[in-house]
Amino acid sequence: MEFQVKFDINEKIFLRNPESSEVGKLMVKKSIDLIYDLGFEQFTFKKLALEINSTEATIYRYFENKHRLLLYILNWYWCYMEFLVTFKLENVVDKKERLKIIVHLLTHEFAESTNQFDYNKKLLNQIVIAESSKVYLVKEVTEINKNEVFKPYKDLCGKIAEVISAYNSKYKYPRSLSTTLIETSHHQQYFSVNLPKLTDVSSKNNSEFTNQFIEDFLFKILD
Amino acid sequence: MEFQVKFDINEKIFLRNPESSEVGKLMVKKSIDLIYDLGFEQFTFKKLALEINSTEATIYRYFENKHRLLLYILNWYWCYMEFLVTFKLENVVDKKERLKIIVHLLTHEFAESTNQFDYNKKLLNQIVIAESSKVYLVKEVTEINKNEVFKPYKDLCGKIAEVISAYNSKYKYPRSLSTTLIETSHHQQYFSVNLPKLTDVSSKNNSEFTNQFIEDFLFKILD
DNA sequence: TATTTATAATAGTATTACTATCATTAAAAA
DNA sequence: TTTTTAATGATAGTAATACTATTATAAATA
Repeated sequence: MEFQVKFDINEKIFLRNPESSEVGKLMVKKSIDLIYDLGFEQFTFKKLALEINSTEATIYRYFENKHRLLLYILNWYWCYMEFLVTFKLENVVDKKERLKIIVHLLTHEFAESTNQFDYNKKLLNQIVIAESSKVYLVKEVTEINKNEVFKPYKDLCGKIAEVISAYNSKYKYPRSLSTTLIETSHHQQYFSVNLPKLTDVSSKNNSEFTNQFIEDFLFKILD
Repeated sequence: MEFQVKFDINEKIFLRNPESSEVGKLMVKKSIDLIYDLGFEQFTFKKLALEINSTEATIYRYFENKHRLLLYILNWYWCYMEFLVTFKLENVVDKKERLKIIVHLLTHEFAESTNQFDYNKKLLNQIVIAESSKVYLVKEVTEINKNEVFKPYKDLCGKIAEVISAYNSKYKYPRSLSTTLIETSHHQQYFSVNLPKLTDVSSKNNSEFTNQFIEDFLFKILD
């Protein structure tokens, strides 16, 4: 069984809903490939337009700028991640097991879907690791936060915080720990590949390393 | 007693050593003010040139681009931080106390120096929190890492890792924990001010909050 | 005094990050 | 079926960015 999930992305993020047209869908899908290939700094609407055989003007009708497009992609990711967490935790009663599942989700690549219209989840994952902080580490953060564009991140954080609190109700910082889990899993994955001396990774499987590091530290904190 | 510290910054980072001339020193000092004011994305050499009554061309003789200038500033910061850690740990024998001093340093603003030629440490601190990840979260990271431009960060990480290992020699991930301390202190400070719902901060003093969160989590991991 | 070196002043280019206009086409409404 | 509308593509244009190059001048050094 294959299935696709759709999310209602906050309308403040786009000028026109990319889900409402073929070019729109294509530009989001291709932007994931292109941001992965070029990095966010080198990524431009001109290059994306070329890639989808369209024009800059068309893309500008959907997104105010490339920062908004990245925000759109990340909103989709955060929604997807919350969905995945909910899905994978279904019927799992053991509270420790629930946390382990979350850590595994945060530290491993997504399964690639066979559906050609789906986003490439492997690349999406890499974009989240390398580029996600660039959407909030900007001067205008307070201004753009007013439109609730970070709600899916906060919701994901809230959901993980609940599982943390269910495991140990006395722990005082469930939300901070939750964001730390998320951000640290990105950092450690990035560092273990690109700047390994900043980690304790030993050669091989860095997803597995990150998983172990985070699981170890999570249960030491909560037990 | 007032004193100034100088560091030998890796020569691969600049084209001409900004320490070797007055304009050079001025451009680094002013760039800290300007990056703080505008954010790294809006910061340009043109604006900096205007600020120091010089020209773009002059700045380009010192730094290849603004990314390199940021890297220079962060190298200075990492060196300074390692110096501060060394200085503050001098004669402190108690291993727990040594870790507490490090966490305090990572989570609190620097004292502002009265010397007008010094960098503004308060702003520098804010730049490190909001902009530092932008120097390594780039496509060319492997290429630029070859010139050892991240050595001061790795050294700082190594120094903290030593203190961690001295406290608990059995802990398996001293380096990863060390980078996690550093990066998490940035995140939590940034989030507690700008996106507080991603944390457990309660109104007031966010430096104190971050300090408590990190200290709590550090000793739960190591004890 | 001659020579080197750094800087300021100036000019110029390619690219980026947009905005605006208009003709064409496809879809929706009348 | 015709009319209206909405979206797109094609094209043009602008201000700002991220540079590179040239030259005159001033300061430092030999």
